[in-house]
Parts: sequence; C-alpha cells; structure tokens
Amino acid sequence: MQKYRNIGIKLTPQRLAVLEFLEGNKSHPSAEDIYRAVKNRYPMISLATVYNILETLKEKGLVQELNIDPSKKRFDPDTSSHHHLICMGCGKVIDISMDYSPHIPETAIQGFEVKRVHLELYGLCQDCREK
Amino acid sequence: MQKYRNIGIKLTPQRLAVLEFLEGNKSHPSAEDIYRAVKNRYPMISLATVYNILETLKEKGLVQELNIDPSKKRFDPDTSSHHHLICMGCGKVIDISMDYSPHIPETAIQGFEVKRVHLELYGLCQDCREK
DNA sequence: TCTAATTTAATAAACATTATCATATTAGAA
DNA sequence: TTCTAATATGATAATGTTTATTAAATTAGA
Repeated sequence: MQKYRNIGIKLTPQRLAVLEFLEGNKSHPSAEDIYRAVKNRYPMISLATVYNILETLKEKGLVQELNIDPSKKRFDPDTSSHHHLICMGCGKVIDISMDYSPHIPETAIQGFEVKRVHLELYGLCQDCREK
Repeated sequence: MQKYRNIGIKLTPQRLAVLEFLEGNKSHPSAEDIYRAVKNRYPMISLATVYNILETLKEKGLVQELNIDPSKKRFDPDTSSHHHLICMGCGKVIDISMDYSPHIPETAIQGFEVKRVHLELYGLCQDCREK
C-alpha cells in the first residue's frame, strides 16, 4: 500500500495487515479481536506484535485508544471527533458521527488546554429495551 | 453512621470505613488507592473486600465507576451528572461540576434509551502546559 | 548487495480484577 | 438478650490483559 509510505514507519506485512483490518472498521475491536482477525490471513503473527503495532499507530495518530470498556482497551481507526453510544445491556458500541461537543466556558476549564473531547452515552439499545 | 441504615446492606466496619473515605472525596481513587487509605485505620482489611464493597456500592448507586484510566478502574462517590478534565501530561483528573451535557437529537440516538452521559475533556493542565 | 536500525515472535513477567471457600460477623427473630 | 440464617470477610488461587525481554528476522537506505 503506497498510502502508508509517508507515515514514518517501516512497512511490514504485519503492520499492513493490521492497518487493512482497521481501515473503515466500526466495531471498536480490542487487541485480541484484531489479533484473531489478522491471524486468519497471517497465522504467524504474535499477539505481542499486535500490541506493538497498535502502540505505534497510536503514536502516529492513525488509531485512537478508547476507554469505553473497563475490562480492556478498544481501538478505533476513526480519529475524528465523534462520540459513542454504549449499551449497558449487550455492550454494543455505536458511533455518533456528528460532533455534538458542547462548548465549555473558559472559567470551567481551569487553565486546561483541551485537545480532545470524548462523549459517551450509556444506556440501552433498541434490542435490549425490548427484552 | 445512621445515614447508611436504609440503603439495604449490612453495615460492617469495612463498609463504613470505605464509605467514610469516599465521602466528599474528589480524587477519583482506584481500588488500590482506597485499600491503602482504609488500611491505615483498619489494617486487617483485605483488597478483595474492597473490591466486593465497591461492587456493592455501585449496585446501590452510591458510587460510580469511571473508565477514565486505561490501566485501572477509578471510583467516584459523586453520582450526579458531572464531567472530567483529564490531563494527558500528569494524569490528574478534575471535576467539572456543572452539567454541560449536550442534547442529542433522537435521530442520532438510534432507539437508545440514554441513562447517563459522560463527557471527558482530555488535554493539558496549567502546570503541564508550562513545562 | 550490504548493513545498521528496527521489528517480530515467543515467552516471561507484571498488574488488575475475579473466583473460591472456610471462617467470622451481622441483623432480625425468638 | 440470645440464637440463627444469611451474608460478608480475608486469604489465596485463578484469570485476563498488557508490558517487558531478547534472540532472530526483516526493512530501508547507503
């Protein structure tokens, strides 16, 4: 993939496989999820390598680490400002693509330089409400 | 403490110690933090008990579990709608007590019944900006 | 093609959290 | 107040996730 030539990392088959899996992925996978998916095509890949790659991609701004799941990290290739609906019933996570970030007055921010706004809406999805 | 009589749990010294430590606490402590603090006064307490107690208090709505730290759970006795400033430099977490939750249109919510809104502002605190 | 720097894979280690279960304690009944 | 069933605790094992270690393999540029 020529598109990854200029991001300043060595291109390895493992990295390309992870990038390819993540591209456009809306499932907010964990490291383990990514490992399992990539392993199908590159059975020699190691879980440690997936962790290494995710750390590298995070530093390069190509993925975002999400703290939406208390038991493990989740990763999102969408690094734009967007938010998440999280179902407390089934754990499903759905993107809200529009940016509804509120404007917080300077006085409330106490000198912080805000870089990123995360908004999570916890609740029950349609399916879980019906149960 | 008479105030805890009617919350539907047995009152034990361990539970009272944890409740007392958490009351009004703005430090967003982890289970380990709580364990260390309570251990000073009740040296016989076990870390497993602290986890049990936190789980119970969460079920009773007396504490909130926060997913602001990827490496561990943090707990907050303030269960009202409030938000957090998180410093990417030093890890400090500061409350924003006012409720700036945006109103998200029904169409964006896709049938979700939203129970709780979490807003996290990641950035650099005054101290870390100066470095 | 060669080589220095980097990456990978396998595995061990480190943490945080949960599970297990015998013993101790609580709260309400008698 | 005493008794007892239900529940909580504490010690420790087990689990699951993530990080550290390091020899061997691979990449990218000279």
